[in-house]
Amino acid sequence: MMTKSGERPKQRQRKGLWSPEEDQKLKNFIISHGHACWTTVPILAGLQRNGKSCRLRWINYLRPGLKRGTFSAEDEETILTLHSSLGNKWSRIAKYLPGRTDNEIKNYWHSYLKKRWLKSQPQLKTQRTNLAESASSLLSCGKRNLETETLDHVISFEKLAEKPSSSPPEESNTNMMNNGKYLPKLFFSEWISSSNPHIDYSSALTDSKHINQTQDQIDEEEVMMINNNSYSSSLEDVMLRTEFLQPDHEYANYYSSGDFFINNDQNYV
DNA sequence: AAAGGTTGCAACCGCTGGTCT
DNA sequence: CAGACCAGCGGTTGCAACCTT
Repeated sequence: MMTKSGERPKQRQRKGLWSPEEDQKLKNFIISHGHACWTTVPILAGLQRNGKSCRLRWINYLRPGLKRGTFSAEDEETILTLHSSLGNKWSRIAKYLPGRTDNEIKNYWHSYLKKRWLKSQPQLKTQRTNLAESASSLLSCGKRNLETETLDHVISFEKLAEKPSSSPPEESNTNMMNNGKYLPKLFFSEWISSSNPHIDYSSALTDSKHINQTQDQIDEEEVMMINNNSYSSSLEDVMLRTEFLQPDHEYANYYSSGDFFINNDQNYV
C-alpha cells in the first residue's frame, strides 16, 4: 500500500516506555550480532522502534557494566568538579564515572546537584535577583507583547544582549576560555544564577581560539592543561583519583568498536 | 482519603559533525 | 563538492511515584 505521494507508509513505530519483552529482544540481538548500524537494529531485531530509540535504550539501560542506584559522595564531588570546569559536557563527565551514563549524570545534576551547587554559593541569590530585574527591564523597554512572549524569546533576547557587535561564530559546543581556564557554557536559566561576577562573558565570547577545534585537539589540550597545572587543583585531584580511567576508556572504545562481541561473548551475563 | 503539587527519571527531539556516495 | 545518512550529544518533555495540604 502506498500513500498519495507514492511513498511506502512507514511501519508504525512504538514510543514511550520499553516493555521487558522489547528489552529482551534488543539485548538478545545486540549480544549475538552487535550494532553495526543502529537504523537496521530495530528491523533485524523485530522491534517497532527507531534506531535512535534502540541506541538510547541500550546505552542508558541495557548495556552491561552500568551502575544503578544512588551516586556516592565521591561521585558527586567528581561531577561538581568536572562540571565547574567542563560545563554541561555530560558525555565527557561520564567518561570519568565508569558505569554511569551521560543521561543519568545530567538528570542527577538537574534534580539534585544543581540545587546543592547553588546553595553552596550564597552570593547567587542577590545576583539572580539583579539579573532577573535587568532581563525584565530589557524586555519591557521595547514594544514587546509580554503576554505572548515565551521563555525562549527571553533566552534568545538575552543571548543577543550577551553578544558583542563583532559577532563571534554562532553557537559552539566548545568551552570558552577565561584566564586559561575553561568556562562552563551556561544557558540563560543557569547564567542567571551563575556565581561568577568576575567573568567577562563578552571577552570570552570573542575569544574564538577554541571554536574550530576538533574533539581530539580539545582532548589533547585538556591533557596539556592538566600537565601544566592549568586546571584547578580540585579537578586535578579528580583526574589523579580516577587516573584518567584508562582501562575503562579502553574498555569503552573496545566495546563500542564491536570487537567486544566477537571476542568476549563469555563476558556477558 | 483525595486532590494538587513536586520530584525523579526514562525517553524524545532537534541539532551538529563526521562519513560516505 | 554537495547532499544524504548516521551516530552522538544536550536540552526538554511526559509521566509515574511520592509528598503535602
